[in-house]
Amino acid sequence: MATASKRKTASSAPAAIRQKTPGARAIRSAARREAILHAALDEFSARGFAAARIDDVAKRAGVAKGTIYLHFRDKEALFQEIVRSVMGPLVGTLEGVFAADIPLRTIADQIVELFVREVFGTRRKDIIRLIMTEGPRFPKLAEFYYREVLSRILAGARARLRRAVERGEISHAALARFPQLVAAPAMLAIIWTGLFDRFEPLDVRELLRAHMNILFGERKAA
Amino acid sequence: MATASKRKTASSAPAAIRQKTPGARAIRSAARREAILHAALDEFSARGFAAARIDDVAKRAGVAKGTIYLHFRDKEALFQEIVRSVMGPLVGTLEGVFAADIPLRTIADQIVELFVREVFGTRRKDIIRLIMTEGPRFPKLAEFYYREVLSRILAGARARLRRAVERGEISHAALARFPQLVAAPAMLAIIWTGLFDRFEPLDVRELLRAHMNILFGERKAA
DNA sequence: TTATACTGACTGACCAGTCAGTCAGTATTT
DNA sequence: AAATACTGACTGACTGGTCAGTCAGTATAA
Repeated sequence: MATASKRKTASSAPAAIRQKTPGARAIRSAARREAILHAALDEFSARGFAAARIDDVAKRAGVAKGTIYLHFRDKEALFQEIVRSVMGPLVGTLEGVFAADIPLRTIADQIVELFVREVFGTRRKDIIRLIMTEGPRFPKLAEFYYREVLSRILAGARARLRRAVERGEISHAALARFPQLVAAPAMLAIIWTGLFDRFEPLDVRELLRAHMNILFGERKAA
Repeated sequence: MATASKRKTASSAPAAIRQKTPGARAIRSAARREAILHAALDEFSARGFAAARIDDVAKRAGVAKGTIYLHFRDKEALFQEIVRSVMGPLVGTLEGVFAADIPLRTIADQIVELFVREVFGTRRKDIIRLIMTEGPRFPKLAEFYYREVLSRILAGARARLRRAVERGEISHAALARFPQLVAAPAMLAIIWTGLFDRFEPLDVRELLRAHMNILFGERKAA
């Protein structure tokens, strides 16, 4: 029976079902795909989208340049795949947080910690920076990011903020109209650390905590 | 005596005094320099620093490529000269506003209008966007901008915010530590409009007004 | 043996910066 | 005033280097 189940892989089964029982070849191929994605994330993070060299990605992944084009249509498709795989889980987490029945103040604290740990402390901050810095010259990247990531986060945040205003959890109704005001300091932190940290370092966690205190109308001494 | 004063132009006078009575040549040269700066601002705004082509700048300025290198050492020096001439006056204005004896709430409103009119409504927003987007890959540009523009604005803002906290003009002492929190939505607005305005336009003036209301602890209906 | 994955030299396009030569404008001589 | 010598602003073809994407040929699994 082992032979029979093996044979199913390629020949008679319809395309949709075919990817059963990988086989040495398919495994190796999938592993290479992962290696390319990983190497590309490194290169894009370090160099930016336009300046990253496909040759370097290949070298880092231990693969010939042509192999990359067997797995991804072009440089842009490669980048999009990275965005999807890196940001996707985070979007899901955020949607969960917004949907859960938790006090808004608690959500705020959770999101600060989530940002510091899961975005600022990882390659995700580089992905977000890349979208901001390369987006103007590669509109397709911006569109993709808006569709796959931003619009979903924004919708969740808006819905939660509207509920918060209705329930009186927060006093600034404008936040439901401009959820961007909640995220602005986080975006600024990503830009800042990429540009000016050597001249004037920024304590990102403290910055975001201070911002949340302000949004909730809490006054504190410096 | 007419002949004597004429001769002074070139021969006997020391070099430092020579640039009197421009002469057709010097006038033409200065005009071209201006034309190059203007054309370069257009090209950099539209394409970005790395992607702008010196050939295009030359074409737009009605000048040969080589001429640009007679006036500016290289692409980077050309860009720096643009930043200096475009942002310099604004920095001066801001320093004046911070130093003047005006209530902080009034300053806030003035700065919102100043930003909308003199930054967002002009090429200055493009310069700021360029620093944010190209800065990570051209650290010298970021350093130059920090030295010539940002550090000065930041110093003025910090000083004024400290005074405001002492006088009780504002209740969030953290703003003197993180003046970035005041500017973050303006920076986000520049990024946003460059990336996502076609999917979700942003009313920048309203965004900034809402933000100032929050900073001053004023509650309003949406 | 056949099908498939893989390789890397190659192509074509791009572009910052250079430099030998030109010529309008300025100074000097007659 | 006119002829002559000189200067340096200006030109644009060229160089040297970069890099995304291709494809004919090779290796390997089935």
